[in-house]
Amino acid sequence: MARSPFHVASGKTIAPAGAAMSGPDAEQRVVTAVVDAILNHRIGPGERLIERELGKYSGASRTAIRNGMLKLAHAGLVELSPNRGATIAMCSPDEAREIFDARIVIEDASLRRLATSLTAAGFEQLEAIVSQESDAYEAGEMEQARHLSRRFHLLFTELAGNDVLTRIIRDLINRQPLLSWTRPQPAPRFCGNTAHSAILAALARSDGVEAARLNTEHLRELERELDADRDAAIGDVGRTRQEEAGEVGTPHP
Amino acid sequence: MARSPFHVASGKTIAPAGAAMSGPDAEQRVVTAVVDAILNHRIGPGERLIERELGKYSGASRTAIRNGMLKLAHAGLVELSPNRGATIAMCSPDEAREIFDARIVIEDASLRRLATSLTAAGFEQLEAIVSQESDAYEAGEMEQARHLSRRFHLLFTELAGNDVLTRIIRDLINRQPLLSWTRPQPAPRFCGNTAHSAILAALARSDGVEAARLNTEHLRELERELDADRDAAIGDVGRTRQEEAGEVGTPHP
DNA sequence: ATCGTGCGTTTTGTTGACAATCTATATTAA
DNA sequence: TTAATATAGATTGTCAACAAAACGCACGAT
Repeated sequence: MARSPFHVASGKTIAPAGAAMSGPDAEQRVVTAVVDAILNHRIGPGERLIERELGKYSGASRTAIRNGMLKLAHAGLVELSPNRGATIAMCSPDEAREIFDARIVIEDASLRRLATSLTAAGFEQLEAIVSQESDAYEAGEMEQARHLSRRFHLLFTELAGNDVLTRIIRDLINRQPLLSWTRPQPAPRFCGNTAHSAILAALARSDGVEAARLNTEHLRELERELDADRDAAIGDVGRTRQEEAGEVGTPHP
Repeated sequence: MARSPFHVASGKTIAPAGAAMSGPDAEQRVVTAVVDAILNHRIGPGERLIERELGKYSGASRTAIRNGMLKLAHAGLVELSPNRGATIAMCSPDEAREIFDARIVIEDASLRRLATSLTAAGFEQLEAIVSQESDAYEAGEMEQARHLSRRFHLLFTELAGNDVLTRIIRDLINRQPLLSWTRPQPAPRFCGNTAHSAILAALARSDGVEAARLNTEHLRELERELDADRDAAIGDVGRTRQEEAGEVGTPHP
């Protein structure tokens, strides 16, 4: 490919050419770069990840890259085949459904628990996200809107207070872009922001059951759109590149 | 360590001395050996895993061992500290509670779903496990009983048909031995087999809600026993000091 | 035109050695 | 004796080169 998909929003590649940094730092940078590229649809299911290419654009050594691939494989984002290296994971329709079901199970529990323990500070954080998300959506900044949408789901799980489940949800959310077959949704209905404010309103009323119900419906709707997309688009492959400053991997900025 | 904890039930070490095998095969063998050693309490929280020792007893190369450690770290079974290598993970009381809560959330969903989809073949598999578990328990074969108990929880999750959740549950179940502080429970009440047959009976009646309720109660009981064990162990060895410190990530000065 | 075959190139997997870091012991001073 | 320090040993992290395998492509046969 002529232009590397591994660049951040600022436009420059992940690491300034020259010094090849090492250690867990470089490994994390590789992971972040790949996750970011996936989340912004710069790379898609089935594409190969060549170690040398990754090294060229991230400045990481091969061992760091290899460790990063291992981490990504465990998170379900890439597949490792013996002697054939790493490719972006391809989700079958079955697996896609399983991922949605898993999210529903865990997010349901999180919302029901959160309804009885949500602090004012937590509520304000959620409110801020929804507000920013609405702004971004209306301004047509789809990447930012998608980022904030993911952040909303991650944040309310985080606020529920179970780090084990939070980590699981983070991985599942990161796999979302791998479920769609039409690469760059033209004007994606992604996470309708009205759904998020409705969930937030239910939380404000401490109605965890309703919040969970709304979220389930919300995710099911997303799943249906995905299915429709897949059924509709069979042969057409257009590719557009978009940029987003995204948070990924271990930290949640 | 005078005697290696890395041997299987048959008594001999993992790999016959001599040929140092390589590839994913060796890596998987290392992972299996460590998991097995953890599950059977041959090694416990905080113990160091020396690469050379692992290599000596598994016949795996250092890279294979290193990859295995990475995989185990992702599964939450070992902790990797820079320049200090791998140690068996230590779970704080908080994390232990989170793991139990996570299991309850996922297993609840699995049982409720399974109640409406359980086939005759699936039921027979569960029945066989419970039966064998009862036999092993009465015969005093605690190791086998524990194995079958874990297998029961894993199997009904598996039968629920969601591979994503199944993999998560498998990792959580494997972490169970790391939650206890008193190393080798003398006559562990582990998973009382009566609880398992009660769950199975509820499934037979297609009463998913009751099955889930029983399972939740079952896990909570297990958690209580663990807490009691820990509280009783306070005052024994210096090991209890770590609990007060709380911080899991950075227990070093 | 299509399919199979052989070869050169590219990419991955593995090994071993080297450097950096940590741990434990011995030593010295208060 | 105790505490701090220096030193030796052990352990991990990193890298570059080598070997093995897969991929792409030209070539030839059907």
